[in-house]
Amino acid sequence: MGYICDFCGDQPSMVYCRSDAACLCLSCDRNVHSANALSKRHSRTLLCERCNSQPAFVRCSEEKVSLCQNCDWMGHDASTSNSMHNRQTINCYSGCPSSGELSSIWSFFSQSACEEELGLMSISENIESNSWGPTENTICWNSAGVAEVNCDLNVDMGNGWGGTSVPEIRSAAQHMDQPAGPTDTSLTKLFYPQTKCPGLGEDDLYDDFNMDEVDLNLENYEELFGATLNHSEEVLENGGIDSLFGTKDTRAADSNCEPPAEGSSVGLVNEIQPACSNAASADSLMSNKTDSILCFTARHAHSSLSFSGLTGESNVGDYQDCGASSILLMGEPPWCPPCTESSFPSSTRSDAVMRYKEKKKTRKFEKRVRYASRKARADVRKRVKGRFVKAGDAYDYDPLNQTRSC
DNA sequence: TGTACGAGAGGATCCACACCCCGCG
DNA sequence: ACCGCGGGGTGTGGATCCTCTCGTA
Repeated sequence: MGYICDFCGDQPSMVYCRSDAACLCLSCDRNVHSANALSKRHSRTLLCERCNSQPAFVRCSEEKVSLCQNCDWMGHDASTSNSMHNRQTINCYSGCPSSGELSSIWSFFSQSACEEELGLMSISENIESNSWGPTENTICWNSAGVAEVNCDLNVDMGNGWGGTSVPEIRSAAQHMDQPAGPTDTSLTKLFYPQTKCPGLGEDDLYDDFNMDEVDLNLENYEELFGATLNHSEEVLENGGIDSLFGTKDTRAADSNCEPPAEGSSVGLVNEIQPACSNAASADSLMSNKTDSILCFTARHAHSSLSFSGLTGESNVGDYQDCGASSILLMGEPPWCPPCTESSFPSSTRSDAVMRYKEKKKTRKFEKRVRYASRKARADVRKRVKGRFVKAGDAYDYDPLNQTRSC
């Protein structure tokens, strides 16, 4: 990875795709990620302009550079004058956004620059990928807090899980009384968690929101929320799963969760930075549940400060690279109808807990199979007590026949 | 209240070998 | 610069073992 696009090897790389672990120019990014529905789901972000190897997560207004967590931490150390630099979080995106949408996602990113980059695409590519043309693009905020462009699942929205459809489109910023990522109202089809992403049916909503994802990052949610409860007398009744639901109690609990030192949000960023930085790269974050928990905690604390209104700089996309669902940073998750604590029936809550536990029980940890051919071989390989045996040796388990030779 | 024990959950490990990757000629 | 070859390392799933947590006596 480096300065040149990993795909074309020609143009300078601009964005980083974690799923592909690749640095791509905008043209190739668009090209590669329009290939199929799965690739469209890859979340990408700008490439750190300092190390050119890690996804950027903040934009330094003073230096006009995009920085990854490590470079930001190194360059804006609290001990230096740079620590006061005004920094803006960089949002991830998925799908195939147009130049205008990219500039909306990244306000500092001029549309002309995007167009210039995207203009490198061939005409045929443009035709081929016409489906994600600007007129059809939609942007959804998925569970990872990623701006998801052009959700092309044409499934009836149906009734959202656990609530009614929200008739109006509210921005996260409105909801949180603070800037929250791309709040450009020019995006006429901008969907936030409070709203339903078109194409998500009940199950889709439930599954796609993905309790699993939350759980992947919050391996022991009871412990986590238990700790929250210990810190907050206000959430004695509803702290646990309600924290997950992100009702106002969450904020009350959040504000009590590892209260950061008073100061600007930048200071707080620095305060919490070690949690993320120590987790090394974002990739390691993604693969390290423990680190993700740390990172989530940091983000959670950060969001609590945002709610307190101490700063208007931070937004929902903060630290989204850490992998924890930013829904937890939002006031309300997409599946939760707007309601107050008191109006949230305890039975519904317990039902939610039950569903969560049930799903957790049946969940398989997502394991990415890198080589299908190897999996295919492993699937048919004979075993003895679960261990592979040499070809021709006696076996006690044959996946093909479900038989035992001895 | 503190201790001991059992049950259950979940992570780590092992195995063979096709194949990926990289260095070398 | 390109191609082919060879060798080392990797990844794959099920069973089992081990550790840890939780509930109960």
